[in-house]
Amino acid sequence: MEELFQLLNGYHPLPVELQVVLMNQLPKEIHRANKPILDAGQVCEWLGFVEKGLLKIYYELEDGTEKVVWFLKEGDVIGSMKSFYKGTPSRLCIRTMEETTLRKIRKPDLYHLYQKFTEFNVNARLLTEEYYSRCEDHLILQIIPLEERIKVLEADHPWMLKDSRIKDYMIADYIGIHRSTLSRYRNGKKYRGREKS
Amino acid sequence: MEELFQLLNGYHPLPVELQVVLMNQLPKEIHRANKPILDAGQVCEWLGFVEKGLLKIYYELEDGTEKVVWFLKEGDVIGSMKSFYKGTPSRLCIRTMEETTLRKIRKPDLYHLYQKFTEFNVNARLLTEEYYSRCEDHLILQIIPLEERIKVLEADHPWMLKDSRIKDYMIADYIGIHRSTLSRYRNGKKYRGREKS
DNA sequence: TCTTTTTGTTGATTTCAATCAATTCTGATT
DNA sequence: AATCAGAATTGATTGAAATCAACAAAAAGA
Repeated sequence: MEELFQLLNGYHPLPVELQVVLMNQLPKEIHRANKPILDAGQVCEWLGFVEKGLLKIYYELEDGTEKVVWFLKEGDVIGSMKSFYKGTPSRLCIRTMEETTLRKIRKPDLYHLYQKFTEFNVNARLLTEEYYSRCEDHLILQIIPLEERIKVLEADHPWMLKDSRIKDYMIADYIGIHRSTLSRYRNGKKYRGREKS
Repeated sequence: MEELFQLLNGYHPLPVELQVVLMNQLPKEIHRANKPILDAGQVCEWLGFVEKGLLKIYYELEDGTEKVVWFLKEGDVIGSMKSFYKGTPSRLCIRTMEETTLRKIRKPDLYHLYQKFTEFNVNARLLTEEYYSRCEDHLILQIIPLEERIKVLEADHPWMLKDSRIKDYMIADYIGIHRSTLSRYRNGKKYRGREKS
């Protein structure tokens, strides 16, 4: 809870009264590792603050394979955003990767807070700007050449590579390449199929 | 100008006083077609409202080729968002594609408005949510199989295909494929290289 | 510790889209 | 209408990454 207040206060001072309300409206949810939190087709009716743990947001392809779009860890805000904003069925799924502690707020509660505490919209605006920036970054990541993606990842998201919280094959997925390709590039093998004499 | 007020009012009522300020602080800028508005490396110090025209936001690769990330037309808000929010150099470029009328607001002016009119943060929050949703959509577009991308484009952005405002080769670029590939898929040719007996 | 499972590496092969190139089509301009 | 430039189509070829497959290494369980 303290971490959430810190996050929000970092953007704009939170009225004490609002802190009290949040304290009561955000019950703690603990989920075991590998638990589905949101399925494709569902409407995302909440936003979550990750107090502890690790989750992935991913897209499920027809053939059952999945494409990871985000990894989110403690300190992050999670949800299927478009679905939440627009009330449309989500095309993204959410699933824990480690045991995770969440603080969820439901849409009507949040909207009520926006109304009651106009200033809270400042926090929300800035938070949304932050996540928009991340989204733009990720879009660019998909565009740049393969080799650069790996470098950018190391530069921008070192935590993903540390402590083996995230397996290599999921990292590969995240940057849109095959596990084997990532391995080859890591080890400077590139592709040698048939070497040019 | 009327269109901008309509956009903002659609999210949350605009105080008249704020309308007056906006009226004075957003001089009209008219740019000819194919004019660079923002180059890579520059910090984006403004947000623009497109009153008329068409622009592209794109990423320039080392080899000089470009990858279009967004097409924006009348009624849209434009800028290199992360650069604007964080004050960092933009990796994206902006360029007009048709003669374009813009209403730009500079960062300090906007921030001043956020401060003076707290309620304006509601408009901004909702606007940011809208653009975040678009960004999420575009991210998903890059992930789904090729053929689906074309369908999604037709379903979600029919205007891009109408009136040949946007050439096919740029559309192809936008969905991350080659012009020839788009043509083949459109005409149901797929790839027949050497047919299996 | 030994077994089992999961993950990572790497060679061989395949595949699908990019590239190259020629041709047609379109639309603008004189 | 004739010319010309840019855009779209389409066949042939190439190529980079996916896939397949075998194995090694690491992690998890017994």
